[in-house]
Amino acid sequence: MPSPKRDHLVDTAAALFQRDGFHATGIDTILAQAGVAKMTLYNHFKSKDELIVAALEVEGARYIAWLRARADQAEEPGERLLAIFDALEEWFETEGFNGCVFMKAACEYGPVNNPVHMAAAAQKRAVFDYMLENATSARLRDPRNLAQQLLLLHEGAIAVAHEFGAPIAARQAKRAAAVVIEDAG
Amino acid sequence: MPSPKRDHLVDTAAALFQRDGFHATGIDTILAQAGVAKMTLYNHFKSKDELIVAALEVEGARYIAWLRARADQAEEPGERLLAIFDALEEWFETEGFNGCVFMKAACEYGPVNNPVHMAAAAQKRAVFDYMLENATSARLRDPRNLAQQLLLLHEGAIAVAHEFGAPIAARQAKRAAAVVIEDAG
DNA sequence: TTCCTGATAAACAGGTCTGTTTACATATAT
DNA sequence: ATATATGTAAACAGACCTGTTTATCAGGAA
Repeated sequence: MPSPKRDHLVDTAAALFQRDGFHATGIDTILAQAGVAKMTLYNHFKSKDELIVAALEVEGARYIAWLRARADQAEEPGERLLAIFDALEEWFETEGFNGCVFMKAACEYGPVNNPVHMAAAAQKRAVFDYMLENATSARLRDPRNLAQQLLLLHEGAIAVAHEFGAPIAARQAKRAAAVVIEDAG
Repeated sequence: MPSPKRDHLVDTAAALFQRDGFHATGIDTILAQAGVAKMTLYNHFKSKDELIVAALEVEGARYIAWLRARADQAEEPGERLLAIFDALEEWFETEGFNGCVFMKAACEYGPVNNPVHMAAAAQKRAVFDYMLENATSARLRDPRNLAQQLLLLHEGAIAVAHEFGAPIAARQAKRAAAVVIEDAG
């Protein structure tokens, strides 16, 4: 059932999970921050894990929309593939960049059949789909393989940028992406 | 102070952190598994976080030693750079592969100035150093930049392999690595 | 012997966590 | 006006968490 309280709860949860991680963020903290009663949470969700999944779905949609908005400014699909990494750089440069909530979810909920892990993987698959879409439009060789390699660079850039606090990882990923795209041209 | 009990405790902790993550692994679980008394832990370490750092250091040394052992089988430094990704594939294929404990550490302890995060980053830097070493020996153009790009592929392969349960990520990373190495040749 | 070190066992303290229960409030739609 | 749905407040249960305290034990060295 949709509800403004529910939406606000999910948004607040997504922000706190993003910042502090999942195990480290207690329900009471989320409720206090959102200004929502505990029973409201448990009326809308069976458990904390269900709230986490909902937060990942909302945040996943938001990320993809943001990525498309940035990358689609480029006209040519080949250019869009590169523009993805410009968007990443912008993200890494933002004050308080703290890593990727989906990667954190996959890490904290290791088993691949865990619902939280699967929700995180679904978001990464959406990124892959966007890459495949453009690799195909650009009529590049073996677009599936290319998209997979670009996804590796996407994930690698996020991981390295966070591990070392090094936003420059985005630029290096872009350079590597240019090379593998050229190789498929 | 070194001690067999201490070593066993650290080894046990490393294995459990690797499997279940850090917040999800309680001290009591580690102690029960190791067959060690709680006071022994707190005689050797001030806190759980200190144990985590020690476990990451030990596991980090083990990973680098394993990686070198695999990759150094290749004669040419250029071949070694590629052999890294064969080693990754071997790792991803092992039963019960569950992601990278250092990536998990960086994710669970987000702030880059957190001691646990820093211990994880130190291990990644050691991987970078090994790549730089070989990129330099191979007399490739801009070895520093190349090593950073290879590290991106290394991290990306680990992330994707875990997120999707897809060991094939190693092969794709190797192909991308071959292209960027060729480009620097 | 006596002393010291390292380890053990078990209880305990004080927090925090998820999730439940219960009683009450508000608003809308029939 | 009244039933239904939605939300609130606060206490509670029960588990789990890190870390401390206390008493005890075994072995080697002075």
